[in-house]
Amino acid sequence: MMADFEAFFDYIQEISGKLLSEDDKHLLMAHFKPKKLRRRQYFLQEGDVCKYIGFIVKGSARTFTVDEKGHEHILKLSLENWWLADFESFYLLKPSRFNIEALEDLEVLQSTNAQIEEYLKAIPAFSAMASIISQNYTIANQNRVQAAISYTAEERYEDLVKNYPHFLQRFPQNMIASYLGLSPETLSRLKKNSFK
Amino acid sequence: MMADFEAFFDYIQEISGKLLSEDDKHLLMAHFKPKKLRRRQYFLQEGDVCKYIGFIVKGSARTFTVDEKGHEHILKLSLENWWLADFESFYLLKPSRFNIEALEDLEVLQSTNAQIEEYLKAIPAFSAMASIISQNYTIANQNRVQAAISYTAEERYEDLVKNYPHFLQRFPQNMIASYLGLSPETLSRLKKNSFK
DNA sequence: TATTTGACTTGATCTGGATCAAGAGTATTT
DNA sequence: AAATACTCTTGATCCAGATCAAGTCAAATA
Repeated sequence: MMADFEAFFDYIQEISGKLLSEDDKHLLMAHFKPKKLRRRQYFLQEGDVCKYIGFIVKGSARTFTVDEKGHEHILKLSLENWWLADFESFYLLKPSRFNIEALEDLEVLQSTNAQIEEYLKAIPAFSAMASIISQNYTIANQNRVQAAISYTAEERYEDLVKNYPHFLQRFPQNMIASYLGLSPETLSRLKKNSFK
Repeated sequence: MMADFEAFFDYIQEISGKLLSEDDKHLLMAHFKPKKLRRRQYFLQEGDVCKYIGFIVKGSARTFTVDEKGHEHILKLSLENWWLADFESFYLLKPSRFNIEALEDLEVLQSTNAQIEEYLKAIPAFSAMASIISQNYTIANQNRVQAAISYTAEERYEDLVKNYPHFLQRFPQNMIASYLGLSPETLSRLKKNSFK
């Protein structure tokens, strides 16, 4: 469990470019709770309020919706050192439209919105990290929207290969397809053709 | 010009829930520069670094890319009290892939990234506003990605009518179509059919 | 006033990617 | 080891939405 926090502390210090004091560390350990989920367990279920934000120490997860035809659509695929939450639900305390499910056995450190607010005030490295994360999020989302709107299936796949090559190792192909807004059949064919 | 700033101050105070002191206001006026653009002028051109972020006092704009076939894709439509920038370029000082063009005569208050950092440190109302804006952005982007990935053309249009009804008054239909990732013909037909 | 330009509509056709269906290979469970 | 369930592939068909083309109307410009 100590090891979990070491990775977390390293992450905060690296992203923020600031050091955590011993007091900071104790404060973080006081209110970030380790939580383990087995493969296929849910971190968040549709209809529930997303009370916790989780920092992924180990494992992977997907955030997805189910439409009225029963089709699943993956909004986000998440790995180590990513944050896990439906932010709309988390910030506004609205019931979530999303499910977040562990794709591999998952270890997270989780905390509440109220507690995060405290950390932002109390720990300079934490709030520096938060603004950088928020920037990165904004950029990544901007790119994802642009890809969705203006790229063809093939371009979206190439974009993924270029920007998130490790996704291909960690996630099954049908999940990648859904993340790209494609049927698994289309992605399969697309890969075959791109070899010529 | 004073009137511009009044609207800006009101906005900051309303969003943040905090008051601006006279000093705060003078500080803001010192480094937010009013800038006017006529219809069709560019706030940002593809290939340039987005050095300024603008707060829209009056008018409207679109953020778009041009693909290799010469087709335009609108990523964002912006109105009064919105912020205008390509954040990837603005934060990372990379040449932008986007164009930002005034759709109506446009008045913005603009500032640089370095100056914004100063404001975040110096003005509590400003930094409170920034975190709320950032939350709203994250939520809006999350929803936009989800709509792009999992909704049909018709559902995306209905979503827009529900969430941004004023867009229909302010933006021509072909711009709305592009924003939704549709051809103008498809949007036209779609509206006709939705009347029965 | 005449002319050009842009916004929108309507029709005909085309196509990228979805859907349906079947089979092969590989994990997982019993 | 057998049974069951996933994952991926390949083929055949289908369809939502794009593209191409033409025409109307209103606004901007000369």
